[in-house]
Amino acid sequence: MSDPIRLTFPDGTSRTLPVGTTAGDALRQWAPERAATFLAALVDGLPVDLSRPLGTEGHLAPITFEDRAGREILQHSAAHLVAKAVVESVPDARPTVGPPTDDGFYYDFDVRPLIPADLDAIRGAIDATVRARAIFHRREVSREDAQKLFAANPYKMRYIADTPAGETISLYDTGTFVDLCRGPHVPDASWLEGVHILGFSAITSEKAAPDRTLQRIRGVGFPTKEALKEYLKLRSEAEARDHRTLGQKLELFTFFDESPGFPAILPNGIVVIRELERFVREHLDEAGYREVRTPLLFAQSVYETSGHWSLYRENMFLTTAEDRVFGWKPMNCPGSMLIFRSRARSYRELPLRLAEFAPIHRLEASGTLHGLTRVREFVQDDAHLFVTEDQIEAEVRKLLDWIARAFSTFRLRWSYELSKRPAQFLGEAAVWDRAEAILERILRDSGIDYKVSPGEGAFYGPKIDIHLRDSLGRPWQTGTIQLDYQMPLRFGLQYQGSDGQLHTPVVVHRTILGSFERFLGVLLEHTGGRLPPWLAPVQARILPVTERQTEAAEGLAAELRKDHIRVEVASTEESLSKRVRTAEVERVPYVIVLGEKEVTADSVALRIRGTKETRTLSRPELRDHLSQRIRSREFDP
RNA sequence: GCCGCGGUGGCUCAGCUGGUAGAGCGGCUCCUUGGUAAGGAGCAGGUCGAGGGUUCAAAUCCCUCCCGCGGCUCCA
Repeated sequence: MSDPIRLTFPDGTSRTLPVGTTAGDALRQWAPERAATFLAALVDGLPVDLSRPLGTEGHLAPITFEDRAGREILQHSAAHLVAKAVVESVPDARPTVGPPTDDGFYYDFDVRPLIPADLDAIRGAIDATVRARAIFHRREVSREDAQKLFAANPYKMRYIADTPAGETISLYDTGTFVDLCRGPHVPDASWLEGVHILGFSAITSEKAAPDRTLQRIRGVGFPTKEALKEYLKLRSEAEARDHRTLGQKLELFTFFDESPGFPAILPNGIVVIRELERFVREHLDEAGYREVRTPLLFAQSVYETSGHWSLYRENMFLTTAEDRVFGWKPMNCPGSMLIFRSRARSYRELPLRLAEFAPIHRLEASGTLHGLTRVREFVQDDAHLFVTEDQIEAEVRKLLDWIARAFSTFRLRWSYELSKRPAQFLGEAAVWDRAEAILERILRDSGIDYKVSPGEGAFYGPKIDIHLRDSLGRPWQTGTIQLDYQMPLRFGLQYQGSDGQLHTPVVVHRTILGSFERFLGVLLEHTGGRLPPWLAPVQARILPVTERQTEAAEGLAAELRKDHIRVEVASTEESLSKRVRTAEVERVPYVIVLGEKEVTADSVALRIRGTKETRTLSRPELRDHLSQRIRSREFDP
């Protein structure tokens, strides 16, 4: 037995143990009752396998599935399991990389295109490995040995070559399968009972394989079958909230095969969009915006000026008339630029805020279309702010405030992303740097948590993007604030300053909700179709118990309509229960039952969406309650 | 656009080792006037995405195209 070492644990206690004790053994002695939840260890902050022998004194802490690091370790181990299964069940499969992701993992293979039958075989192989409780065994090898071992796999060879000279190269054996890996891993495959393959698809990876498509298998991993079951249940519930399904059920919108990507908004959908527009316009009026409408089509020369012709043309619908090429506008900015330029401008007019809700068209790649969240024709709550350099900051701050207030109204959770200069950009890098610095400073000063995305900016300027997630967690960009020094210059925009000189304004392109279509899609998933009363196509439905109350119901409906409440009277042809059920299925926020009792007492029985109880109210109480909830845009009925 | 998968009455789906279509919901009609998530009966409705091919025979097998779905790439 070697000399003892002293280990300190997270609770501040310490123990003296022989050198060579594994991290797992040390942690088990420290907290035996919780040992079953430990899947790896942190030694002085670095993650290691439980089987790693400890050599020096230091801090030792457990990693469990509850920790982010633990989840990643388990997902990554699950990826190894999949790779082992693929190598065993699909001929000539060469594993490339298999990292954990935010909500699971994937592993990419250079292999023939997979078919569903392959997945059955792969699942079988996974089960066998789990049942065998295969150990994840780490060993360290020399660069030469690693190269010898992976000589047939150019991808692994590249990773070996990319490993810095001084760094240890480690391998993990799982049964007979060997993978190049830094680790750590879960101790053995019994941890991977809850591994589930979600699907496979071809991917193009510029980095790994520029000349061919790889096959990606995606999955999720949980430490137990029960946890996986719970996840799959949540996932199927999320699928039921798919806005495409809800849009059809609730008759909000539809698509025609003859117009792929061009939504047709049905009467119910128009009601919602009109309310959203009203919501935005109320703010525009308060915040000093002027609304404009510019042409849908512009001649090619306009796009040459704006830069779209060289950098955005492949996304544009083009048409020819009178021997001239016209483009359907993919953005509203060129029109706003032309309006600004249409007469001489004074600094006294700035900030000039021009809003525009016009349909725009983008030729999105066919494979990317997705219900309302990715379409080829849509309307943004768009605006262009023509400002002086000094006014930028105040305007951007106001926008950030408004975004937070607007999204809170919908009880949405959102995130910020600062997108910087793309590979293809207009203007000079130095101007970009300055614009990026301004946005970054405002974000930081506002205490906003944001992610930086290099290369994701618009071709004319950097931007702050707002992202929402759909029911399956896929992110969608909605609001955006873009700082543009280029287009004003290219369009030759000028205003006369107080100094009598001509100056070029800066333009802030911005949307709040983004596009009404995408916003509606995300909102439907967020609410499961239970839109807040102010947005609901039908806000209240009156159910006369028998035909004898129909007249009274019509009278009440007429009263409510005076308060601009969208109300219907249901026919008595169906049973009351059936009509209550239908109203619930159609997500009607307020159901008002009117029977003999209520008519006699001049009252109503109100049933609120999502609840089973009813409340008896007088008619004036009902009117007040409904108008108040709706007018104040309460989220819940 | 790329890879894989799919397309059967308005909707959800069965039929698909070839023998030329079926259910539930919805719709319509009739009966029932019912107190808070489906009252009962009957009827109508489909050139099985489109075109071509194989076959005595195609929803079913093959090819092309269109549309959709999941990923990839890309963006409100």
